[in-house]
Amino acid sequence: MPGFEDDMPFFDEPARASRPAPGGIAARAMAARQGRSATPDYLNGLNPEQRLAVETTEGPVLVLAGAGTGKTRVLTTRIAHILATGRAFPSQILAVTFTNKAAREMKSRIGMLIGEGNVEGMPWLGTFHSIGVKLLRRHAELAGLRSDFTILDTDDQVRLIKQLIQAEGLDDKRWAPRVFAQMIDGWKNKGLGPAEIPEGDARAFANGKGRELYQAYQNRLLTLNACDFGDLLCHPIRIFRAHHDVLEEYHRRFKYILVDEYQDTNTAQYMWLRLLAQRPRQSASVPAEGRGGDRRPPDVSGAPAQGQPQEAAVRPVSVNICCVGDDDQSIYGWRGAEVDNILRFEKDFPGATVIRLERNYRSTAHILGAASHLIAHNEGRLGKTLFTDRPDPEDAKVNVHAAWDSDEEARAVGEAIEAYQRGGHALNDMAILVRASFQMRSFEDRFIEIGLNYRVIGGPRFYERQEIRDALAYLRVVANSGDDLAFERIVNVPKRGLGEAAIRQIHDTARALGTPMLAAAANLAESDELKPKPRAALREITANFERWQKALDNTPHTELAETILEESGYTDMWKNDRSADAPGRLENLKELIRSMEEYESLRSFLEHVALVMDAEQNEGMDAVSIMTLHSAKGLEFETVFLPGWEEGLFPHQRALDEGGRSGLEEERRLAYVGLTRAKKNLHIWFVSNRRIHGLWQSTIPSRFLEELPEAHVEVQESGNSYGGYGNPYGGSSFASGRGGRQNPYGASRFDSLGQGSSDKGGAFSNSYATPGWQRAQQNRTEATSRNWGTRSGHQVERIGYGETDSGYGAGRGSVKGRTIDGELVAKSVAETPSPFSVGERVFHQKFGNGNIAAIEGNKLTIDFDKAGQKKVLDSFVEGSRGVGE
DNA sequence: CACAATTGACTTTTT
DNA sequence: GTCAATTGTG
Repeated sequence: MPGFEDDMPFFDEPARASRPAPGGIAARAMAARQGRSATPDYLNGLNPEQRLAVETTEGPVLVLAGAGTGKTRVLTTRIAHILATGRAFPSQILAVTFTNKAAREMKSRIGMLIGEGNVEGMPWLGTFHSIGVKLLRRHAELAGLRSDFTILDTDDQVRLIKQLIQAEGLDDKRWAPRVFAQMIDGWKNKGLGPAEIPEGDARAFANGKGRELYQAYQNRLLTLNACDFGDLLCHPIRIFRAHHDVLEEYHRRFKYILVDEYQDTNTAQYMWLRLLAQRPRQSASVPAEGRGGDRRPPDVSGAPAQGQPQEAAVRPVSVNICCVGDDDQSIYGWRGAEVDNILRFEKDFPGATVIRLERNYRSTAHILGAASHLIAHNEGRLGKTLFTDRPDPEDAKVNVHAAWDSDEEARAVGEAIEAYQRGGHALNDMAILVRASFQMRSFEDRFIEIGLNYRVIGGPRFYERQEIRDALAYLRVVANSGDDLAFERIVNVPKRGLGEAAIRQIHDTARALGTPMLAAAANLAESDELKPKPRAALREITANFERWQKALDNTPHTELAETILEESGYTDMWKNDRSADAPGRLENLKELIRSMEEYESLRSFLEHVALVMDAEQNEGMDAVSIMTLHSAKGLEFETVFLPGWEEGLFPHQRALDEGGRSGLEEERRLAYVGLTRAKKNLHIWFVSNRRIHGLWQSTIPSRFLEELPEAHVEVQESGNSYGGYGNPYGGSSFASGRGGRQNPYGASRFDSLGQGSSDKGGAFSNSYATPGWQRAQQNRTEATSRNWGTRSGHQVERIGYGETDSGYGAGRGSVKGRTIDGELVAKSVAETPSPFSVGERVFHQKFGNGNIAAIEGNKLTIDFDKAGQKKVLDSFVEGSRGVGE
């Protein structure tokens, strides 16, 4: 990671005042010093507010930057400005973001502003966590760690907790490790250690042993020389508090602090920032302005130990902290973000300058109008109103569409996308933003069917995949033989005949000897405490690790990684795996090796993997993006589709149940984020029926639809422009509801469409299925329909299929029936020998060509060329002869 | 010990 | 409906 080199000296870099500063910057700094005030080109094109935000470098500044108002530009220009005017050296600037993506973006934009070549030491720019790691590596011993500590991800964390719960003799069913991991996360988000958590919280878990368990977990982490994500924030906080000399070191170092997405900070991050940004009077260092107008950075070359000349501090040092955020885009409350941090800024930092950026450069007046009107329904805002000075009468209004069910929704969106495409729009400029990821499937299915390129953003992360985590575990053990969690993960992967018993044995030995598990295993392999088989297996694997570790220093790390995966039998394991995703996994492993090339050593690679591994694939192709509203924050698209605006889904029922009013407001902010992603075209969809947890439920339109202003919205007369299927609801009822009242629409404007939406809770009303109830339901339908199912046999399927293919006018009953038919026919005709054989090439109307991977009765598992692996009934496919390849 | 059958959960997600 | 994780069986 450029700019994050750990060997970069801490304090001597800005020291050589005599050393020529990089060209452009030096020249500008010189100009600034000499009072020449020609506007530097990097300031050109900023509007007055933006310029103020850039040039108000001293003192606390809060920039309230609405969506699309040039927030990132302000941040990056501000950094460039500070550098160009010689106010600070790069290393004296700390810039914090939330995501790696944002960090990368800022880095490259700063690079562009000040010239790549000139970047001699970038600012400390990174996520809270990556900066936390950097701090912690330097001061690990103060937290009871060694500086080569490992970073556990959620998966490791959960497995560890599970062990602890079992060690306590507790039932890990009743006390789910995952739940406890979340509790710990929650505490750490608040900066609370085991001693500080509220009594109630402590009692709520593990028969009141919550606190002990938390403590045990922390102890275990120290033994393992490991940190979880929360610790990356909490340890530095604790170190800062306990060691003032360390904190002062950083006070001297960081002259300017910048924070992106301030509305998303949680309590721990807030404390972390406060510690760095607020300097107690008595320990204040020399204010730069105190040096007689000389704007050069203060000389901080003296090593900390040497000490600064302690001039009596006259006043608190101005905290040059600049936080940029938008309270209306706070959508991470559920994971500990405190909107309050931004609402409170002026109190926290007295004398703060607050700058509002309200001039929007992104969206049309209609979109802004809709978004503003919607968000105005929230209370407790700092209040901003976005405006554009480029209204265009040609702009399209925000479109609201209705669909019968999610399949029709997907179909209609698909057709709209194709229509835009025909109109010359690139797929890359379009996005579908959903509330919950399960909504993605119907779009994916549909797009595969019609051959529309799409990409899913923010799915399961690359490094979270099983094969990647396994491979990494091997590498982790090689790099650090004390990594027990990693060792345990792969001792028996691939299967080596080392089961529960053997692993417990290794555990016990490790504990008895006080060594890591790998060493214990080596020991055990030489003793006769194990049966011959596991013993041989252990001997082999420990010998392997020993050999790999020896090779670590004299083999290129990518090569070593390949060797390890080969020799351990790991790649063979997947090569022998017949399942459809095995080739993909092998491909991923190759990708992993490729990605290692960018790092100079195995160690540095592993460090980055833990924190910053996200693979963006398919970047090259033109494709529609599908993602959740959450992951869309910060992005923009020409055309945006927002499906699923129904009560219960959006706003989500659970947000309402658990968050009450504030939950609703967060959902509304999420809607606001969604609306403001669109530059030109915005289409909102809602459906009357949606399948949740396998059951069809009727739904009513989202209340957010009622909150859109009539003037900027156009309600589409149902999907009549999208193909010839019937309109299942009265299209005219859209128009009918328009009336007076405060809300320009009648309350039931969209309601009237919700055919069969009798039960008020809709899809997500509390009545919905517990797993048991649901299964009972399923059994019942199956039982009742078995009779006519056997009678009609394949006939029924074809009808069912025909309906799927040709029309959505059929009521939901038949849609339901289709599914049931699939089930029941499969069971009733199970004995009939299949006309197909494994490996045969077949054609399916919906999924195209594919090869049969497996046959069970009349159910075929087929690897489709385009659609991947699907299970279908044999009557749906035909031999692919004649259906050209 | 390995595999198949069964059970249960299931909003959002970064690091 | 789908997934993973756990339980029961060979």
